[in-house]
Amino acid sequence: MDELESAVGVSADALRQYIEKIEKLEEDKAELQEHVKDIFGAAKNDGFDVKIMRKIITMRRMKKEELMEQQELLDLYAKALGLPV
Amino acid sequence: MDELESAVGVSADALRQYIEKIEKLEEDKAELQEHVKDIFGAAKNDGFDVKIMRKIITMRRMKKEELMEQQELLDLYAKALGLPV
Amino acid sequence: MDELESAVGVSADALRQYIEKIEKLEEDKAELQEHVKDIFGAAKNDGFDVKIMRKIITMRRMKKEELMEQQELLDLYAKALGLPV
Amino acid sequence: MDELESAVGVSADALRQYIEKIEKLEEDKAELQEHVKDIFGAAKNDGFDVKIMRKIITMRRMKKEELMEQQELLDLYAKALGLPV
DNA sequence: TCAGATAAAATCGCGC
DNA sequence: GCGCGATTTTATCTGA
Repeated sequence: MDELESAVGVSADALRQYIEKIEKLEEDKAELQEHVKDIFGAAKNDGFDVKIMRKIITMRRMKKEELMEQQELLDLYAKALGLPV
Repeated sequence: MDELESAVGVSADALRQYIEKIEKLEEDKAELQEHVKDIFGAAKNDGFDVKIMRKIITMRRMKKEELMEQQELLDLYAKALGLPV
Repeated sequence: MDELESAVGVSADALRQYIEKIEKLEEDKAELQEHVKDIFGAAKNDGFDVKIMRKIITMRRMKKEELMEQQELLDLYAKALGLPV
Repeated sequence: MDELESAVGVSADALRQYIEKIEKLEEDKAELQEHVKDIFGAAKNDGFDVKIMRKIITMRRMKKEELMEQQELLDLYAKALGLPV
């Protein structure tokens, strides 16, 4: 194999590895999502309203994000004022 | 605590547990997604075209899904014909 | 009517027109969907299995999409290599 | 071609026709959807907020459905009372 | 940083 | 009425 082919081979191999890693992670994500679905199903069986549960989760996430943003803002101010964080 | 309150408490507790489990899984998913992003970044640093990589991944996924659909269709045919699956 | 009101009026009118156009299109879509439903009903009356029909349609659409994806990928490769498309 | 094959052929042909009709309608729906997208794009270019427009359209549709339900209810009452509709 | 594309989540509708 | 599929809406990400 000449140098060019070798280089291409290496390159293709590196690409393949990147792609396979990503595909593996996507599979893992899909598994977790399955699990989420299962839990919603179990909750539904217990009589809970899935739609409402989703609303609650969304609200909690937004609240959390808000808090994080506030904290970042505070940190920014503190830094600008030369205060210890 | 009277019976009603107790019942509500139990119910609320069960709901909380479902929600916390789901939130945990969502966090795990977000972590995996971060990892995916990192890998794309590394690949890009190695000179690969992210857009092309995404397209390749999409195509591979679609091919896989198509095979699964074919299998499901065959199963439906078999079932419709009363054949053992 | 002063200039502001006039401007708002124009704006509101433009918005209304956009919305009405979209609503009209949505109605048309709903009609087509009704028609689709009717055809499935007729096919069922002729003894065909609706579930299988849906699966066939899904598979055919996926095949088509896969071909399109392949073409797009080739275009991306060509572009990356500086080839005329 | 013997009778069975002939019958199957006819059946397959009928199926194909049903499926092609449906696929045609789905394409038409997709076209309309494209048009909807274009209109949203134009509205956006005019400075309107697409997300809000969607909310408005949803609200109007719900209102319309409510009115229709009310009307149906009134018709039902009238019928139950032997009143002319 | 914004538009445009892509992917994910939520909602809706249908057949069983 | 439930599960599955399709559709629609929301969020993320990339390239200009």
